[in-house]
Amino acid sequence: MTPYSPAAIEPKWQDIWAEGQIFTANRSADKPKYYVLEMFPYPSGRIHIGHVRNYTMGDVIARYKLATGHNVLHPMGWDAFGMPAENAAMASGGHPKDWTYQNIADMRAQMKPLGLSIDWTREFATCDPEYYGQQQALFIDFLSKGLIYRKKAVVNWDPVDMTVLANEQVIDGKGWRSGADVERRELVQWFFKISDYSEELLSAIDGLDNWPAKVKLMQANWIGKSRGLQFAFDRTDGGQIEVYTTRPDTLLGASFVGISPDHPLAKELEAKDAKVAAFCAECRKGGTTAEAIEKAEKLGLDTGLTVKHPMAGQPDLPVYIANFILMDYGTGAIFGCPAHDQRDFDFATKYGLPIIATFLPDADAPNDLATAYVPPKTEKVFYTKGFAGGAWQTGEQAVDAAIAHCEAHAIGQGVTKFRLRDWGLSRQRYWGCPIPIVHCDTCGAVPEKKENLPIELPYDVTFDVPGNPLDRHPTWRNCACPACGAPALRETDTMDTFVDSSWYFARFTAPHAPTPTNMDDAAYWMNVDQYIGGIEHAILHLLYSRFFARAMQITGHLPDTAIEPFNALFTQGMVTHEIYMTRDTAGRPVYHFPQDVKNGKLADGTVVEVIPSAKMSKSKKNVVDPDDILAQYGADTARWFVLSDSPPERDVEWTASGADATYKHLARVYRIASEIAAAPDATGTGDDDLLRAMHRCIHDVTMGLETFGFNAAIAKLYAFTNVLGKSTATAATKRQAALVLAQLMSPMTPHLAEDIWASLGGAGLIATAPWPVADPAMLVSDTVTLPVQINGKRRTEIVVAADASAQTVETAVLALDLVQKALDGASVKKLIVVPGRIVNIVI
RNA sequence: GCCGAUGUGGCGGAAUGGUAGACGCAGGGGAUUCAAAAUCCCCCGGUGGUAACAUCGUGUGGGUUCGAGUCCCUCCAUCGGCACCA
Repeated sequence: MTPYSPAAIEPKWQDIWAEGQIFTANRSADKPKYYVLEMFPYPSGRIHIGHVRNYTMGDVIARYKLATGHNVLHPMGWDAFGMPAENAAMASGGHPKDWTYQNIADMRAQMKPLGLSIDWTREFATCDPEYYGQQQALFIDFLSKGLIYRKKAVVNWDPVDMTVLANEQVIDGKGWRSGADVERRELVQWFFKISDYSEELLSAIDGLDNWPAKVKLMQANWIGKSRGLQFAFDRTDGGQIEVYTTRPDTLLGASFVGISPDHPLAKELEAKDAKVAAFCAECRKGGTTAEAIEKAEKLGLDTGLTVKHPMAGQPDLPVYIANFILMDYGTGAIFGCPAHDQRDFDFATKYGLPIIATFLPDADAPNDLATAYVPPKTEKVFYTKGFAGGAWQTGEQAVDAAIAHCEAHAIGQGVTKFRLRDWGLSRQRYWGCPIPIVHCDTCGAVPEKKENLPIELPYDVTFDVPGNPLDRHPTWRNCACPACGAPALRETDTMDTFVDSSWYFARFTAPHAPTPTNMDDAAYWMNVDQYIGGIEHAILHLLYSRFFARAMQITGHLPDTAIEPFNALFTQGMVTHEIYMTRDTAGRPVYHFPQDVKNGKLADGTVVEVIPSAKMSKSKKNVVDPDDILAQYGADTARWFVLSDSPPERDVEWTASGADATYKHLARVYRIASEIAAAPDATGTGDDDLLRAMHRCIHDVTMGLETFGFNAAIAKLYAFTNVLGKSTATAATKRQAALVLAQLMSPMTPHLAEDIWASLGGAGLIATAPWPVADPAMLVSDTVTLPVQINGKRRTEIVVAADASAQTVETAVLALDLVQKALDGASVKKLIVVPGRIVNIVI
């Protein structure tokens, strides 16, 4: 008997699968299609164990669906544009393209030994001109349908490096390379009109039945629908300031008007007042993220202007420029009600503005607030300065009443606004999809002709100076205007990499089509039946993809059945690991790789401090290299381990002892199967028990795979293996059970399963063998053991016929000595018999 | 602060409102062996008891129910996510 040797069997079966092309997807009318997709990786250069878990989950689904008679599409590609390639080029002098394609080759070489059932014929990288050329075609089509437009928007500007910075390149408000204070600067940029679809993207969330509720909630909050009042304050010196508020019921508590430093009025004042200009410049320091703006100290400047309160008899209000007001949301101007908004309260306290409550918890509550009073809008409060509706009403009712009042008195209009902003896609970087636009002195910004696509990135660029190499390329920009033919200049901005990942799932249905998609293929394969990835993509990637599917439908690139591209979404947890730490002589932490720690000690005997399991990170050195794991244990062990122990949506802790135990278990299965294969035909006992356990296992594992209960399915397989290992059944029955065990394991441990299948004489490949079906008759037994409770506490159990009537069970239970003793002559108040489940006697 | 999730043995976790702790890890005992590795068998929530068994036990305190880890409410803790969003 040969021992279990993954190094021998895994490559062997991978070669056989590849030769048989069994994972190559072709359209077929005979079978239902099933499209399973894992979020494609960024080619950083090394796969990590988190990738292994992600792809293994997808692979289990793909293999299970293949075995259950589906025509499966399971592709893989590379999200290959992005900053790390440019950073690497800057750091080491290489080229982003070479770096990226080398990384792809390395990672593909790491992934192939995992034995994933991927159709590699569909592989592409988003940096392939064939892919991004079609993306440029999409851009042109979107532009023609008004789905893309240009406007000014702020970017992070590094004044020393003279370059645009991404948010992640801004560290504590400073440029990551130069260390200079980052400024906000306006550039003209391209935008997707995703905000036109706010209502649609929000309401369609309801139909996403197989998405995690958490993700749906996060998307809904991100889109952020609100109802409020829009109206204009009249300036006492003429002109108006338009404001939007979600709390019009607090209008009588207004004590100032605030405008954004980017508000047109602020810019007007800036031009003629040095003090305002200096203040606005101060406000523009720091990054563009909401977080950076939030963390900045709240600053205000009294403009000296005043506005009239729209309600009669109210005092005029001062106008402040304030750094916490965003030009992007609402109208870029607010009225401040310090009594009912903590931020306004802080501002009013700082600048000595009045604090006027409009409602209180009850009629005789004190009216001097020490902090803003902000109850939930659903709470009923007492309005001391209400102007619509009753004195006692909820915030919601008061808001509705206030809007109705203001509309009736021509003060303003009720409007619905969304938090969702348009998606800026311009990036001032080299390693991305060029925006196919030509700038002509006479014709303006003109889309490139489709026959000129792809507009390829030039290879001859350098990264020795900051900024976008496309800007300083000697010839690449020069071209003819697509409209008039005159000499013109190409746009040098490239697209946000989220664009690349917003339609790759559609491209997989026809990866080499001469158009973005092939409608026949898209109609056949879309939607993605099961999408699997990390929770970190819950908002942006998934929302952008939902928008793209709609835009592609409008431009004729997807059927209207595909506007929600992901039928089911699963967000898997991370793989974590303990952290091993010692301290150097200065007391600073020093981290150690898991392979350098044995029994809590380093090789030199130093005891390490063990920090509880956390997300793997290179700096904490709590990482395991999939290459090492595969070399030590093989792919099947890695696959089995990352699925066992923890539910897939939760984090799983990688432990060396767990991996050892997994390997031992697989070796045991292999040994048991080998013994069965080698055993002569012989009679035995307990066939029925083994077959019943087998059918029970088929049922349980199938249920587990259907519901992402991988860890539970694996537990059932352990239990069945124990039964099989101890069984004394006839050789033929054991053989049958071992074949089924191999099948049930095959989605998780495909190589081991194939090998067992072959040694036991299974027909063909296990990968394509039909999934076993549990016989319902074998799932029920003749007798059943019922727990007997007295007053809800389990006291004993009783064995009765499975089909015994409630009456029979009652009689049997009441006859029990223990029950009679407990009764002690008293009468039974109530007797509950749940057939097949439990008996409860209430005394 | 708001929103969301989670809380079960030494550990990871299991449990359509129906015997809490499946399965695995760690631990203990035994078999096999000259010995070890590997393998196999048994035990393994707390307390009391030789045992049978009793009793307590799913973050806290209540509630619904014949019956609650599961449903409802309060609080606590941990972990995520988010916002100067007007």
